[in-house]
Amino acid sequence: MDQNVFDDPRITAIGLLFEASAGLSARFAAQFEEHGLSAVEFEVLMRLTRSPGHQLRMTDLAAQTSLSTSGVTRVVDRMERDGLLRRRACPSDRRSSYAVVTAAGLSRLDDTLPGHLRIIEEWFTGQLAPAQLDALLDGLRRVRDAVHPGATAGSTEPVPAGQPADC
Amino acid sequence: MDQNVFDDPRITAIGLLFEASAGLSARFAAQFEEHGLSAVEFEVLMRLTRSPGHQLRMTDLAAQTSLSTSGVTRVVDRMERDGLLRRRACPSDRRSSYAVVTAAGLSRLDDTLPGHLRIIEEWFTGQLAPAQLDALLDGLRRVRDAVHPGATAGSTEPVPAGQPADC
DNA sequence: GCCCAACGACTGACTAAGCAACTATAGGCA
DNA sequence: TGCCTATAGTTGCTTAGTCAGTCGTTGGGC
Repeated sequence: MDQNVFDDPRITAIGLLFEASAGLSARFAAQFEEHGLSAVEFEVLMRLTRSPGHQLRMTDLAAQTSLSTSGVTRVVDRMERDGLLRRRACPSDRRSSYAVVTAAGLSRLDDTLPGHLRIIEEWFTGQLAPAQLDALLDGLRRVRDAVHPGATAGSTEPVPAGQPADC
Repeated sequence: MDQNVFDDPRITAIGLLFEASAGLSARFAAQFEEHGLSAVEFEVLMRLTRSPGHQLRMTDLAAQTSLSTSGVTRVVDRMERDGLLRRRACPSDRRSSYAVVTAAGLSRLDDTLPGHLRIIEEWFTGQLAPAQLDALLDGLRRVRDAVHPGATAGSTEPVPAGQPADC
């Protein structure tokens, strides 16, 4: 075990990425909590709300978040109990069901988003000069594309996951 | 709920950061698993091994990781059971105890690190031209320093957390 | 020298999430 | 038509982690 390993620039680099990411997550979590949401619940609200009809099949929701399908079942259970979502049967495939954002869910997201954007601005994008931010985002985009193929699929693929032609 | 909110550059920016970070985490986790470690256990091994005497008080270990003190108690329980660490009483303060890396823990880390560095290289640092990587890291460092003060403390503060003069 | 508030670690109770197994439905093919 | 395999969602079980509370220890103020 060479002591110098810990000064390896690769270790430093990944440390920076993770610490920045974790630090921002913590700021977000604190603000979400003010609105009675967890980070996962916020993401679910965002993904559903940006989808046509403010709804997504359970499986597609799982694909768009970091959750397994059983994880989605459970988070949707909780959010349905809290009135933020409801389930809707898929008329054309009786195996499937949709998670749909309710009015309460939309209004919760409305309440939460401005503060969320403010925090991103304050602690992330606003920390950097525009050119510096662009350079950062270019780098991140390249890494993201390498490591997480399909993340850009929603805007380029003919039928993005979560948008079945029927239903 | 304005549909354009989802195209807000701040949302895009934070999405890039999180997706890059999550994608790399997933690659790491797969390689850690080959060596019977979780990401948390790997981080614990790293933090302890880079500390003087390959040891740290439980509280200081908690401060250096993203875990609560009870979380540290539990992960150290598991790693002690697996022979990677052991606890050692602090002679000068009977409330404290140290987690110490064992020979088995060191050798496990030795086995894991080369592959870990290779993955960082392959999916992160090697994806970018040197100048581009520097720009990315500069930006990340600025964000990290804003959002996670004290992360640099280990190298600059007179008595970094986790390095009490006694014991 | 004696309190007593603060600290360090641990434990019990709980929550969130994953995997594997299960049920119901869909759809192709003999 | 009737299988037979694949798919969608849920559930049981297990694991990792948190919070709040506990116990022993410490160290400053009187």
